Amino acid sequence: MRETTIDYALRATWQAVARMYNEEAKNFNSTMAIGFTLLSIDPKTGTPSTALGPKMGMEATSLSRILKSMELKGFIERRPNPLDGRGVLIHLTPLGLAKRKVSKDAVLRFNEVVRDKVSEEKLDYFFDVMEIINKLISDRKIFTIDSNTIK
Amino acid sequence: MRETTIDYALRATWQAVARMYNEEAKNFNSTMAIGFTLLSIDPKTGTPSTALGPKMGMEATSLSRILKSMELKGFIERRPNPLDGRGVLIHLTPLGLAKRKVSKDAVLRFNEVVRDKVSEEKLDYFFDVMEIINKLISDRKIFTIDSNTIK
DNA sequence: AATTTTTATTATGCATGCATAATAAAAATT
DNA sequence: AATTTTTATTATGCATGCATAATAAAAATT
Repeated sequence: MRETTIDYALRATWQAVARMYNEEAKNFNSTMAIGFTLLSIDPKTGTPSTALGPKMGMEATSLSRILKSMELKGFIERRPNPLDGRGVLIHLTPLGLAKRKVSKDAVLRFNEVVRDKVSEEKLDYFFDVMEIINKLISDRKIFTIDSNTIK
Repeated sequence: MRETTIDYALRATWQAVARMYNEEAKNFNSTMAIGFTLLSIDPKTGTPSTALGPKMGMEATSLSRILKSMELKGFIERRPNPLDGRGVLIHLTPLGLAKRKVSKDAVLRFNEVVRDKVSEEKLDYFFDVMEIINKLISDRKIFTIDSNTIK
């Protein structure tokens, strides 16, 4: 028997990664969430904010606040979307572009260090398991059936 | 080339799991964080709060607030530790014990559903990768060397 | 024994992820 | 064309994870 669960391992590991990235980001007046958002913005064409949520696996409402703080820091501009009066296009400022490079370096470095220690095969399996869990949840294969009967 | 990174996959998957557990927990006047904490408390002997942080991979300061809300909800009692005047022993109330059972069921169910879809071998690899990442971070093999030179 | 250092805890502020509610614009329906 | 529904966004409140600071007790040092 293993002494840990899938969720527990995921949680602890993700928490450690997040701590690490946040510590790193602090040196650049940034945060992990901002760094990941920067990476999801196309540095050339900008990105409609509608695209960011799905791309990042986040609710649009969570993004709104992060975009606001990024705007305050001068990393992005919110421009009106000429194709949709409700929408917003997110563009990087020159400062934002520089921060994006820093974030990209950090992510590449982390991935490299891990890849150095993990065989390609193991990594494939890791990605498989991640995908399977995601799919089980988004297909609502967990909880939703029982949640009424248990209460 | 894969289109995603290790950190990204971890983040998105963990976020989905967290959303799921929180949604579930809401039915029981609880939260995911509370559920995980309940599972880390020994239902018979209680648990010194010093043990909880390391066990859960969290800072003691993060736990303090969660314990406070658990106490307000009547799930736990904080009793003085007779062996250490600074410390606190966390004991479940009868209500807390009931909530613990619910959390345990939820975790077992989730793990079962995932295990149903993932071979034992894949799962072993998954745990391996989690452990390797954790170790790399706690050994400070990432960032700390470079963080001064890059700034 | 007195002093200094370490440890356990709590309080507080910041960031962020969620949900819910409000608002404005677009799309669909009548 | 007018009305209803849907969609994109923001504001706000709650929970939670962190860091930092404060406090009290224990442990280590002098």
